[in-house]
Amino acid sequence: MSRYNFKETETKWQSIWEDRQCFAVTEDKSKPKYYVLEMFPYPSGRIHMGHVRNYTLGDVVARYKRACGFNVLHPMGWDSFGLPAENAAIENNVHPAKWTRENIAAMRAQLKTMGLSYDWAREISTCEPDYYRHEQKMFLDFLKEGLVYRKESWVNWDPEENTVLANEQVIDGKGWRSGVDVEKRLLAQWFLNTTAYSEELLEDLGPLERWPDRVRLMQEKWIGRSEGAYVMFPIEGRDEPLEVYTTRPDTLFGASFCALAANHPLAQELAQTDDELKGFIAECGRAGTSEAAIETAEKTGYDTGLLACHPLDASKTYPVYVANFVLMEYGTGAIFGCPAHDQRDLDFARKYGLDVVTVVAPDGDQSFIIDDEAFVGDGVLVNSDFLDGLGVEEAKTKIIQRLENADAGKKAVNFRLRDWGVSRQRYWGCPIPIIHCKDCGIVPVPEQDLPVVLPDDVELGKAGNPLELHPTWKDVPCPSCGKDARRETDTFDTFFESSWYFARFCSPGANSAFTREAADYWLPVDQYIGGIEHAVLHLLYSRFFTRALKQCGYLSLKEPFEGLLTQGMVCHETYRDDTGKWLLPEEVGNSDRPVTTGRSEKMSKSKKNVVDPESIINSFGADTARLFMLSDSPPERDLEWSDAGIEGAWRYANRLWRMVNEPLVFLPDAGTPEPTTLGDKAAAAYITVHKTIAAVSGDLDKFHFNKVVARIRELTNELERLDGEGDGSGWVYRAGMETTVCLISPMMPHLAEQLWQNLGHQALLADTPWPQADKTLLIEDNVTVAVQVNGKLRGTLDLPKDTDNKVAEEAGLKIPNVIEAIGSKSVKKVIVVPNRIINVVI
RNA sequence: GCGGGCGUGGUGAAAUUGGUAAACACAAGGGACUUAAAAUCCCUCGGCUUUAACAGCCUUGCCGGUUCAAGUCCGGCCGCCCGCACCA
Repeated sequence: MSRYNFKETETKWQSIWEDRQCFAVTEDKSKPKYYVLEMFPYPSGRIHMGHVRNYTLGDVVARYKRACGFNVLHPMGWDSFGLPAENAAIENNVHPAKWTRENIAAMRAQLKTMGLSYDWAREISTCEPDYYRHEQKMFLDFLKEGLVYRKESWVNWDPEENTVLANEQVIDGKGWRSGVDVEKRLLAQWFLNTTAYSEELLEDLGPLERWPDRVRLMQEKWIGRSEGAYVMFPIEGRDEPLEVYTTRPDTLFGASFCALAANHPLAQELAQTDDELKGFIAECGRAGTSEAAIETAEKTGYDTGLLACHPLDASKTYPVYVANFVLMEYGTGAIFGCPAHDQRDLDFARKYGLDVVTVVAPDGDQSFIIDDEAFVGDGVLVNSDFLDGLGVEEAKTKIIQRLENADAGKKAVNFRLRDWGVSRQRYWGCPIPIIHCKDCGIVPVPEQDLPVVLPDDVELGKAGNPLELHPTWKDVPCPSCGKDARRETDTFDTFFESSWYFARFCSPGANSAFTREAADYWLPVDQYIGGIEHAVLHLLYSRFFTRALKQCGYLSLKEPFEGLLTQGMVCHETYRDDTGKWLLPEEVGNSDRPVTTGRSEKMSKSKKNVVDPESIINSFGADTARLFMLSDSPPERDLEWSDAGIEGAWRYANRLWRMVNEPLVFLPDAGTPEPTTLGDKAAAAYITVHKTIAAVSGDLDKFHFNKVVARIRELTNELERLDGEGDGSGWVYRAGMETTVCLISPMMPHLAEQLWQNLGHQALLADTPWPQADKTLLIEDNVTVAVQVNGKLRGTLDLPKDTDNKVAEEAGLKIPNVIEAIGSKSVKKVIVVPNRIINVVI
């Protein structure tokens, strides 16, 4: 009994595919195109299991579509700007560029051992000027189109390091390195006008039929279209009224306070003369700028002493608070609180002893009282003057009318979506191509001066923005007046690079961002595959970016990704010893201390619950690793790593190897004609072969890879049971094994290629068309019908397909078990679902 | 906190989308082969009842509802996961 030598086989076929340029593609108009793309990796240094899963999924799709006759574009590149390179630079005293490029080289070598069908000639790396120069031009074109503007916004400021911190770098309100309290600070930054496309980004989710519903729903909620009203509350002793946005103008008579965001201009102004308020606002800044931090903090407020008047009844006044849960970015940064009908407002009112006035009651019940739960349901207006007796929707319409007549408000559609702040005070990113001149103001870098190249000689780890600290880089003459001017020292958010890379892959060597011809041929991406964690931000930015490029004449499409598959995470149990130290899975057996096993979580370096793909590929081969990634869990669900599972996949690889090379039945030569008659078992197996082709093809189309593997295993189980002689078993076995090898090839390409050769084929399996099921063999003559009594299974019937309902019913009623279950009761009715079920109701 | 998702045997899961729950695997137990081990092959494998069965009852996180029929649809709860705009 021999064993499959994966080491030799895998390197052999990898080099043959490469030598023959099997996966290099050009725009061939004679074939249908198919663009399959996996989310490109950040070059962290080594591939992890999440990558292996992602790229295996993509490779199965690419190889399958290729076999089906598509001209398949399947590229790979590197999302190579980002924070980790700067952290590595500080910790290990290595230049970010060197660190990044070395990581890319190491990861490329690792990916190549996986046998992925990439067109490597199209490889791109976003940190190279040849890539980022194009997005500098795009930015300038966006600027011309009015899609870019500059405004002040709040950042996390580390006063010790003199730097802006990412949300990730703020831990419990403190800087992750300095440990000092983080402050909020206003900074002038560049913004992309994503909200110009709010309505379109929302509406165009509908036609994205090959996107998961949950992703479309998340994007819909993120964009957050709401209909409501702007309402003006006059403030006693001030000329300017306070403008608030509300989605519940109908509850205006239930207002009991107004609240401002801590960074609302009015709050800022009051703080100038109110030290206590200043302290409160500073306290609000402690938690950091992330929405999660703001919303989970305990709700607190500060009474400014101002009084706001009801817009339609100046005799009613409400205290004006500054509150930590009001967001400046949403609406106007100010709200009116109606405690009876908003839980957050109710909690706030109870805490500060404010009125709770019910203005919407179920069925208009006057005695309806709010306790500690706000009533947010539909009902009838009460205690609301001219709105009394109206339903919520009618009341909204009516009050908006009154507000508009009184010039105290207006109907409004509002979006939760905010404009995209793209400025980052970091070194390892794409320089923003702008020059600041004292006289001319903001001056774009002239096109002929692009790219603005990142300087190599920077000092990292010093307090401040590295490009600003560079002694000479920022000093340039103004392109407009020639006087001394200063470069923009911020760089782009790294989402900028990943918002258009899919287009660059169409023509990666082009002098422009991409050639129109290549983009028109290849785009949109037919199937995009990546982690669910990108469901909102990356995908939304890319959708916006594509529209912006279209507006600037770069492209003629709006949606970049026609199909989307979001994969789950790869998880593993966690282990720690009695000192609390995390242990690697392989350290568990050798630990001198008692080890406790924690629940399974996403593989992460910090918890050490990782399995290194390289060691798996070295021990079992890429095909085994790939098979395991696809076998048990459906792609969108989390995958539990198990050593036993990988062993099982390895045993199956060897089983296939033996089934071809050491068959237990006589294997006729390739091309032997079909015998005129087949024995029963052989004939049944032959039908299974064709059913499997049909089922596997259908499941591949739907990305049900775990089911694909199960179907193929069922086929091989049946083929292994063929043992007859002279009944055509050998011929069926050969047909079955050839089919099996073809069907498994997208998943285990090296082994399949080798077995294909061993079965006597000259041509590469990679160039062999996908097998087609013989439809005449798929037709079922008989069906098994379940017979139930009152919904409980009492027996089954084998009937000819499409048996008449009456005939089926009579047959069902004759089953002894059915008769017994009916007993002395009378049959009320019988439900017959043809070819499925007979249910006797008694 | 808000938004979205998920929950089925010891484990990963399948169930033609409302119609025979547990396919295919993993683990476990038993057996064959072997001097022995590995590998391989065969059998058993959701729970309970019964001497036994091609017998009955129960079972898809929990509670309730709709239906001839619910893992699937609806309502409420519990648990876990992802995202929350400067991680990528």
